[in-house]
Amino acid sequence: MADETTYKDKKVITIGIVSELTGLSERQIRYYEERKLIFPERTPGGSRKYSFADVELLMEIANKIEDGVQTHEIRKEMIRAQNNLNKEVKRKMIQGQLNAQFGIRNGPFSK
Amino acid sequence: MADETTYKDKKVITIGIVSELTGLSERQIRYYEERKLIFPERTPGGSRKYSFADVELLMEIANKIEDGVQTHEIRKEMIRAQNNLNKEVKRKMIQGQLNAQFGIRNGPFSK
DNA sequence: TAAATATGTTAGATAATCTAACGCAAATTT
DNA sequence: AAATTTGCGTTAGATTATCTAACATATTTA
Repeated sequence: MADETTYKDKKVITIGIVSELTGLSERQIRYYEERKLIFPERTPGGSRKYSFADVELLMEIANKIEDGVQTHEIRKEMIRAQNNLNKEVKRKMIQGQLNAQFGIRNGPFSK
Repeated sequence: MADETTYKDKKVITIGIVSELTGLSERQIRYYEERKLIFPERTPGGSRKYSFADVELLMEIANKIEDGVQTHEIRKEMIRAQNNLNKEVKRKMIQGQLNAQFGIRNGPFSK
């Protein structure tokens, strides 16, 4: 139950297929990587490998680009979203600690 | 709701990656295709493309081969399983027809 | 024993991907 | 307004990945 690596997150798709799936050119896909919006893995030989999650992300990126949002701005949004997720996780971890220690359910300081 | 093509069934993985995922050699994977156990799609250029479902199937095949079952036998098993599925589908379709026509729920001839 | 099975290996051809660089219009910043 | 950045297209040459076909071979199976 620790390895929740589902199909969606396995990096197994080459750039040509990703291009087909997203409608983006390979140039565009590589460029978005250069702008740190996406992070494929590599084969030993150096070919890029993407996940279905990456494909979805690329389509979101494509939408924003169409709306005139710059990669730089998209990147900031993504970092913001990531930070919020991290905060969530930390909050839950602390909650878990308290639960483990004191079995607190809903005290006056919980939220 | 007619297109229930999930990630699991999308043919997007090249043979090299499939080889990695399954531990089978590319030779073996192509051979099982020759024996009609698996049916990849092709890129316009002719490269094979597999799905995660294919990967799973290949691992089952590998297990049977290890157990000394021949491809010829495995193929018969698969056809049998497929036929059973078809029978199931037909049964349900007929049931659906009857339901639509007469609203039958559970008569003396149902089962 | 003749035929079929299940691969490994090799060879040459083609397809797919890679990096790096040049160019350029449009948008943004200074 | 001038300078810079953005978001690509395109090209070139190199490397990686995949393809088919054929030969070899040990092990079953008919």
